[in-house]
Amino acid sequence: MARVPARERRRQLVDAAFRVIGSEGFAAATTRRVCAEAGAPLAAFHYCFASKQELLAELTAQTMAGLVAARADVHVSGDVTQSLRATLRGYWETVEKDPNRESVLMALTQHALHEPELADVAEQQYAAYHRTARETLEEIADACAVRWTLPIAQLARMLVVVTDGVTLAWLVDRDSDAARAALDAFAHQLAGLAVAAG
Amino acid sequence: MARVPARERRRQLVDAAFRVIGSEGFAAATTRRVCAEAGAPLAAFHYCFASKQELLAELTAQTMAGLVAARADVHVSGDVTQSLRATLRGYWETVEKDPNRESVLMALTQHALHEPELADVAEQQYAAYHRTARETLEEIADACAVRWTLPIAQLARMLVVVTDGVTLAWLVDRDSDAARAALDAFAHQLAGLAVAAG
DNA sequence: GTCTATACACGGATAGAC
DNA sequence: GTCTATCCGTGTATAGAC
Repeated sequence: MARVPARERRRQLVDAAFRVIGSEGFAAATTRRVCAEAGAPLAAFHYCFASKQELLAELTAQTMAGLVAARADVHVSGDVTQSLRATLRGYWETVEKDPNRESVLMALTQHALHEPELADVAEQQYAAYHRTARETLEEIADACAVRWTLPIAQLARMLVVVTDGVTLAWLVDRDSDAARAALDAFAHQLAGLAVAAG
Repeated sequence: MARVPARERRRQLVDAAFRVIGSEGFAAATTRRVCAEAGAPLAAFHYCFASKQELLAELTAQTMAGLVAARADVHVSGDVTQSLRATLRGYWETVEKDPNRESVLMALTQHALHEPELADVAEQQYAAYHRTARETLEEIADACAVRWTLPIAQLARMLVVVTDGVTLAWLVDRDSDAARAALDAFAHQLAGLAVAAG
């Protein structure tokens, strides 16, 4: 085995864990399996991480960051409906481009719900989603000169609910057309909650 | 240990697995842990089930049946908005009454996505949700003398997306008020897709 | 500082006693 | 027909060689 600096090993192991969970599920992500995927010796694992949980926490943070970035990418174009639609479609492209990111995050979230050590990681994850959704809605309202007729926090949650719900359904049946149709419909629906700014 | 007939043991074990997964997560549901929870000797497990997967399949089917029943409970009352709202609220009451049902199903679904043996169980689960949602929408349209302005399949998916999304968000932050507010808002939104029947 | 070899507990599953 | 005792693979983690 090539001797590799620990800093680089950490990265390799996190990436490997991502691939294993994405393709074979959470249960398959044992230390042995992850090391094999990374091309690293088994002992490298506990040399780089104090425990398996430490790797999972880092993986969660990193994967979540990617998702938040994707959801923060606002596409403003013309009116509110168009902007919401373009933004949701932009997000959806990132999902189809790398479906594993969603799959892995669902698995990690599910796991975190029952691990006190990781529970706050999951909550921070959701707080970040809501913050991002809120900013997206504010940005669109600003650009289109409208205001929202429901509390922004409530709308933000609706946006998160829709993206998560559509993603979850898609992970099960992989019906991309249905997913896009649902997103478009919701974009149209949400746009109905905006009125010209006074 | 009391000598118990196999038929009854099966039931006990499935119930025990449900409780263990609900309170401690999927990973905690080992054969030993489940047997302990059920007050059964270890060997009872493989006497009643050919494998752990067989128990998981039965647990999935059973838990899913409970959820489908809850979602199939339509509350018609006055206009479309009220009916949708009452139906979603009725569903939500069952969630809050037994949160573990949702938690367990999410875990099982997640697991099934990477187990070929159980994959079709997950798909059937979702197919059942869509069928139920469709029937709910048809029933409401019928009772309120309206028709839907989007394909019923698309609306059914939207209903599933909303219920799943709201549930998932709630499992993470347990914000019941936000969940109800989101459901009410979506009920109102969806009602806007109905017009008087011609 | 990094890897080879090993410890030890726990997982699912079973053989055979009652 | 039901349970006790055990098998053997795999899991995380580590001790010690290089």
